[in-house]
Amino acid sequence: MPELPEVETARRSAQQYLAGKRISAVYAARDPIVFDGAGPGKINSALKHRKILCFSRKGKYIWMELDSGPSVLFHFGMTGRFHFYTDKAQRCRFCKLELRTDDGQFFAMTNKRRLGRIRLLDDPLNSPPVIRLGFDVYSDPIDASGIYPLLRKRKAAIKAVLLDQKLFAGVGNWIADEVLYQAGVDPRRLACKLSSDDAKRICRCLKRIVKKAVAVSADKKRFPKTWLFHCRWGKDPRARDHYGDKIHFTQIAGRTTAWVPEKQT
DNA sequence: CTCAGTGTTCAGTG
DNA sequence: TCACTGAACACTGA
Repeated sequence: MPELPEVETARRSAQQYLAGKRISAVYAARDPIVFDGAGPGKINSALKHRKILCFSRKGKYIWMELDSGPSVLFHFGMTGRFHFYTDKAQRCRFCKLELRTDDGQFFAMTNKRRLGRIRLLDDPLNSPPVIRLGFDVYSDPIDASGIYPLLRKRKAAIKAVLLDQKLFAGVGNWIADEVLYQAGVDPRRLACKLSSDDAKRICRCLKRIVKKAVAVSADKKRFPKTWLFHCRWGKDPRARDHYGDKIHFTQIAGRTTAWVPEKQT
């Protein structure tokens, strides 16, 4: 579920379903990992009877603002999701937090692999971890004149730098690969060695890819046919891109990296 | 049974 | 202190 387009899509759904409603009941799982130490009681009393104002986002974090008390900060990890339903029987075994609103609807955050987090924070935007994030690659203006000097300072592979949330908040593994594929840049190249023209193409592709993915509500089937995205899964040694060029798989910054040497130099 | 995985953090290194 | 790397985290599904 978890790169910016999917997170933004989840935020919009939550905003649409929940803004302005009052919380009538709360279920919080006993899960000290996902709740970062907080027990169900604390979550319950912070949420019950509160009115939901809005859902905000920066990078891959979403927070729910209430009419009083702390906000609820969500991070999906690799497997977090939001669900909306009208029948309490739909609560699943991976449900971490479920809210019932005054109109009888349910909202839940699930997290299969427990790498997600839910925390109460008074001012998420101005506290860690959100305050440590760099540009939001969807909402903040990005251009090469701002990015190029930052890349010049980084000695790591450009793929690793694209994944750095302190710089490019919201970029995840497939977006980083897609950007470098479309920009024609070898993912192993050191950021400090890129030309300003490379930086321009990277910025342009990054904006275009994120904008498009959000515009189609992160629905993978609606991503353009030409994107590497459709061909990069499974590490199949015979994998080829839309145009028939061979896809190579390598490990950069500890992450599987798919790229096409034919097009990326 | 083994292992990769759309993410983040932290220990260790230089 | 900074920048960077790799392992750990947790657990499903291939």
